[in-house]
Amino acid sequence: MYRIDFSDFFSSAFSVDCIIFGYSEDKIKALLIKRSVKPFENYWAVPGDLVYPDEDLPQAAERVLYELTGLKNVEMHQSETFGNPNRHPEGRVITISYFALIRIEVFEVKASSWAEEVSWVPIFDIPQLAFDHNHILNSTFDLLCQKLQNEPICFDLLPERFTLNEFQKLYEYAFQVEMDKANFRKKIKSVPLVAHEEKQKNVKHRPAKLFSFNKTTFDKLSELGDCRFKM
Amino acid sequence: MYRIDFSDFFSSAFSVDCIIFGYSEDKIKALLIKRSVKPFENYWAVPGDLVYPDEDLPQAAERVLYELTGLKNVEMHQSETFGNPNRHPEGRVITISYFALIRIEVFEVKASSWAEEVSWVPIFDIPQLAFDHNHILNSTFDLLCQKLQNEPICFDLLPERFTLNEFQKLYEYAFQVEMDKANFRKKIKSVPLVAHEEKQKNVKHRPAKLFSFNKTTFDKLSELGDCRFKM
DNA sequence: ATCAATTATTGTCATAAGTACAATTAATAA
DNA sequence: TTATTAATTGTACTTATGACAATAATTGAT
Repeated sequence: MYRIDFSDFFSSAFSVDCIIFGYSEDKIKALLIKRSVKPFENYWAVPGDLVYPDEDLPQAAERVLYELTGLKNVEMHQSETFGNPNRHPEGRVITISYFALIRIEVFEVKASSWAEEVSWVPIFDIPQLAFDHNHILNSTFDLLCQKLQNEPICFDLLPERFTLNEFQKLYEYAFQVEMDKANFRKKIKSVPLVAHEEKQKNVKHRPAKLFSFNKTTFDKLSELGDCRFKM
Repeated sequence: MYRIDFSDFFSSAFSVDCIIFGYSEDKIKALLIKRSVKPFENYWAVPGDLVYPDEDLPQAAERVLYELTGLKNVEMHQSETFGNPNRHPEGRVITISYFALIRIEVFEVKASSWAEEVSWVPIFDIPQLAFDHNHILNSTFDLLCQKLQNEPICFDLLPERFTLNEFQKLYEYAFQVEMDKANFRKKIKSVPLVAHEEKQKNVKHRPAKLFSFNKTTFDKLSELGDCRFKM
């Protein structure tokens, strides 16, 4: 026997919002879309939409992202859930935010569906967004910064082959600090990187060596103890 | 103009689940209730229930917790959201889990509403639970362990005045490792603790000094740099 | 009162990590 | 060839970590 009439409760909707982070020109950027529909028509927003009644959340996030921006095959991670009763003007909609880290240069984005435009915007230059999307984006960036300190996810943002300087500048931008080159290199010496013969090109000074992250070795090492990415 | 008929989407419900952690007898425990209603009648479960259509999520978590266990005035933190379409046998219900850390000895719990019984169960001795509550509880415990390493939340679990041994044993239990007493004391020397004259009582050996955490000093210190609680 | 038992607390020493800063190296462009 | 730029390595000092030993304070038994 049930204690209440369930049907009263089944009157809500939920959505997913996708925060896509990328890194280029020494800046961490988020992918935004310009809405061509009400509410918040013509506002910039994070790609997101309602979830179908029988759809699983991670799938919904992937679908919505693909429909609006053409991005697919990106690994989504859950972030926070926002459920203020007044956050959506048209009814009770709680939203579950997901985030992904991608290499800007290997993915191509293209506005579609009700997204009129897409744009990569540096995380510290975000304009006023639709709904509570500024709040969602900021919280998720905080989460990213936390994860940057505890997991090797920086390599999802960096190109497959990167210079140590690019690596360092990613942390410098995320935490808005300056770091000593020599000391940065010492700190990362426990991270399994592969040094390649190949060098940086088209620079007007001594070219830097290119490195890549060896995930296999990392996973073996981190099985035993814990790892830190506090730079 | 809207692109779809919104009403199709407004047919879901959501719930909150409350993971309450406590610490006693050198063990981290979770508060469980025994269900006296279907579905999963007579199963142990995490306290949780449906959210009213106009209710904010943190408020819902506090209300539900109070209704089922009598606990109130505990600070709730959001954990993960679980939305598998089949997770609830009666319809699409996504659940947002919240967690709180309390001092077992200063709160009194009492089963009420459709909770038939309440019990503090050590986190490593959890039985089979209703719904996907084992999964929810495990994920949230993982989150707790992460936070234990980065924030001074252990003091929400410890009594207001605690011995350094109790402090150490909390970490030892959480991470299932043994630690060296002398080295533990060195590591925590950056944590602002107040040493009291008062000593441990009713022990048949040399009584330990009692300490308490100085949050004010901690907040001042951590404004500048970052803090770590890696023990 | 003395002593064994038990746990709290402090100390030592070798090794690793972190920090500030200096020196050296390898490329480009004039 | 040389100035310029940034990459890369080195040095010296301080601080943290980890294994282990030594000392201190209490209770309960003799």
